[in-house]
Amino acid sequence: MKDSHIDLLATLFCGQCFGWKEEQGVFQSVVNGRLITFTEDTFLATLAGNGDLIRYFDMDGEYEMAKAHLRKLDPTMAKAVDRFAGLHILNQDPWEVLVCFILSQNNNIARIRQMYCRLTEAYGSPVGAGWHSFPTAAQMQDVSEEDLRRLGMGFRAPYLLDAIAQNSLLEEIPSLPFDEALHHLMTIRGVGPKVGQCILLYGFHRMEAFPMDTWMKKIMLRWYPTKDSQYFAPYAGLAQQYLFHYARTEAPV
DNA sequence: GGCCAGGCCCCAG
DNA sequence: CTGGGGCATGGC
Repeated sequence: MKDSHIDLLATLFCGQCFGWKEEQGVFQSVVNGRLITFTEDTFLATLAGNGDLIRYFDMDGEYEMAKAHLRKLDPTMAKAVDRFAGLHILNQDPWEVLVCFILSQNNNIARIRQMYCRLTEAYGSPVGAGWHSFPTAAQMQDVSEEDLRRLGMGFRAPYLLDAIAQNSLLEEIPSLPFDEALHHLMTIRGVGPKVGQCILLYGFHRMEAFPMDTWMKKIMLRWYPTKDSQYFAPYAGLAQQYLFHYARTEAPV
């Protein structure tokens, strides 16, 4: 492992994923079909021998090099980096990310988490202790728009249906250049530039991605009025994550 | 009890 | 292509 330091609270609750729970220091979720349970103290032992978890938590990411680069850019970036130095960008299942960020539009994080949970309980597989895996596209193959509306998916229900129908499109993404990959994703209904870049960043680890939500627009206007994502290259995605989390938890934008 | 939420679709200019 | 209204739902 290149980087055994990770800020679990920041990483798991910064809005890049929606399936984790933390109660009294115990973290739980389902990763790659199995229930994972650990505390700050048992985290590294939990990873030992589990290559898929090491990858999921991005423990081999080049964070020291990236952070050194970003810190040098400007004082705002330096502060954001240092405040959340252990923030990792997870390597999540692209399908799960696609669904989550379709759900995210005009929505709040608390409710996205609730909708995520309902999907697992309705269509996922039981994995013990009352937990369910996130449903695969195959497991959702036969759901109807009305099923999804009954689950509280609202106007996003037809978007989810299109994502289910077109899920195999995800397989082509890794081999495509960034812009082509983004436009390919945007052929799915309910996937625009922001959701598409979230999928590329959180599902495919494309560091060029720079999701511009309402928070990031305010941040850019306030601190980087003449800049765009290129300013943070080649770590735009990570910079976005630091700034987003920093603005939401620390500094009034 | 309104307000608003990690936007996108759709339709008018 | 740019701008603005509408959108289901529930936490606050």
